[in-house]
Amino acid sequence: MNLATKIVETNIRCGECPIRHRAVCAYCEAPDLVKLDAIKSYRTYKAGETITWAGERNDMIGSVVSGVASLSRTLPDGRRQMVGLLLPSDFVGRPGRDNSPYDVVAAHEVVMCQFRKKEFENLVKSTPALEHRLLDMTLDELDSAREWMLLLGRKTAREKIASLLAIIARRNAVLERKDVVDGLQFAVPLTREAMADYLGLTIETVSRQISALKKEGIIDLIDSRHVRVPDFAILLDEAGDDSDGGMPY
Amino acid sequence: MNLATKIVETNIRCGECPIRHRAVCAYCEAPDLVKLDAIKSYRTYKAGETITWAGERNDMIGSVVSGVASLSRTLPDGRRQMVGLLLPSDFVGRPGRDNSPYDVVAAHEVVMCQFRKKEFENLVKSTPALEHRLLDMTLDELDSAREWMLLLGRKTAREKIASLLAIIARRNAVLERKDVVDGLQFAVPLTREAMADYLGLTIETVSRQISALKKEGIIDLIDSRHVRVPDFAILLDEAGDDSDGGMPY
DNA sequence: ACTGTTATTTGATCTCGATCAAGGCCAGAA
DNA sequence: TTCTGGCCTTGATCGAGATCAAATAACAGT
Repeated sequence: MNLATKIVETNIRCGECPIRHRAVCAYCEAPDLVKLDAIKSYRTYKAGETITWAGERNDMIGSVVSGVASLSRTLPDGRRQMVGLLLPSDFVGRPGRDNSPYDVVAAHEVVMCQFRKKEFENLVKSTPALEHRLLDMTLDELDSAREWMLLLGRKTAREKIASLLAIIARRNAVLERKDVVDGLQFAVPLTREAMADYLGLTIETVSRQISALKKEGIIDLIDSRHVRVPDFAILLDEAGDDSDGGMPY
Repeated sequence: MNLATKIVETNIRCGECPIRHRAVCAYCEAPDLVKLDAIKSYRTYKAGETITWAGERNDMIGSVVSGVASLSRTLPDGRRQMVGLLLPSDFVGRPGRDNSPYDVVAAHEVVMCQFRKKEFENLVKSTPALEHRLLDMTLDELDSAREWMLLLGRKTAREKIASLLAIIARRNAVLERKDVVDGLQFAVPLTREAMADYLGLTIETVSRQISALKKEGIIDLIDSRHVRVPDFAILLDEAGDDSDGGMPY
């Protein structure tokens, strides 16, 4: 059984959490699940609300149930770089660390399932399988971060936009249990500013490149937040690589 | 006892490995160390030699004992981005994954301490503390990758160079158990090309920015691979942030 | 020392994306 | 409806870094 299968199966079994709650659900099978259930709680954050400030002590750990959040770092003079995009099923938190150097901000209304870190870590101590799962998820995140380094360091603006759209399309399809088919329409749950911060560009360049892709018929813009892709192969080609592999986001 | 202390202490106790052999030495204390010792082997790679090809099946796991290696990704058209710099003590490998999407190349002659992955993973299964340690190291790598995303996405060429020099200086100092003091001289174990691949620049820009820093007296160039920094505060200022925290590389 | 090779520096020019600036579009409030 | 403020788009211009080109330095093998 490969990993993807495992996630889906375990998600299906997790009755209480709405959907795709990887960090937890992957261990629905674990004997200590009952304890995990006992210490979890849900919390909703409004769009734009900061979930965690960089440097601030943070004693929650959890995962995204619905909505979109971003993880970002800021230079003293205000330049910002998003370093992670948190979509439903993504784990949030740093087991074993007291604070985070990242701002976590809700890009859309976000529902998080949270645990008090202390209790979660106690549970981890007594559940080796849970730690194994955390390691596996962290390795996925590391792969994503490195894929993103390639994008930031070496791709053109056009390729960056195409890559981002491809990633969002793929993630959306997984969440809705559809295939990524030609003609699929999906929401881009980010403002132009958030896209710029993610891609290491300015909002003007983001806007111009999206316009260009539209003019060339590579994407249809339903409105500024909804895209339809007539032919995914072409979009992937514009992304500059065949990186279908390995990316959880 | 904090983590840094622990690493040093355990390194000291690890008699057989030359130095700073984190992945192993952090568990010199573990009851199964004997088994770990039994399955490890050393191997030397010449400068320029490829240790692992991207995509290739790889059944070794280990850590760098001496030398420098790089982890990089390449686009189909040849554009390359380094996504990790592996210095002595760094762990190399992807527990639980069969292949790696990265090229691992020796930048200088590298000595690696290696384990057959299968045996290593069996050991991990029976040693929860080892898995805990792996998680901790992976989280460090993730922080490094994200720090690097900020550099790639938002820093100027000059800031990138200054950041890289600061990172190398800091790592060098740690390895030699010195403080990072003004006037410290150190080797830059990378060609201009490797620096360019790491920073998302061209070799010409790297060379020009280094020349500029030299002309302005921010660094002294002993030769193209050896640098002296008269005043670290100034160099760090040029790096654009006060990121002394959190970066293992 | 000589020779061929590769790494580095420096110069000249070009280009992509940033910056500066203006205008359009849409939702919510008065 | 009109006003207002937040996004988004588009245009004009600028500049940091890429690209093209050549000279110099380091270095290994003979």
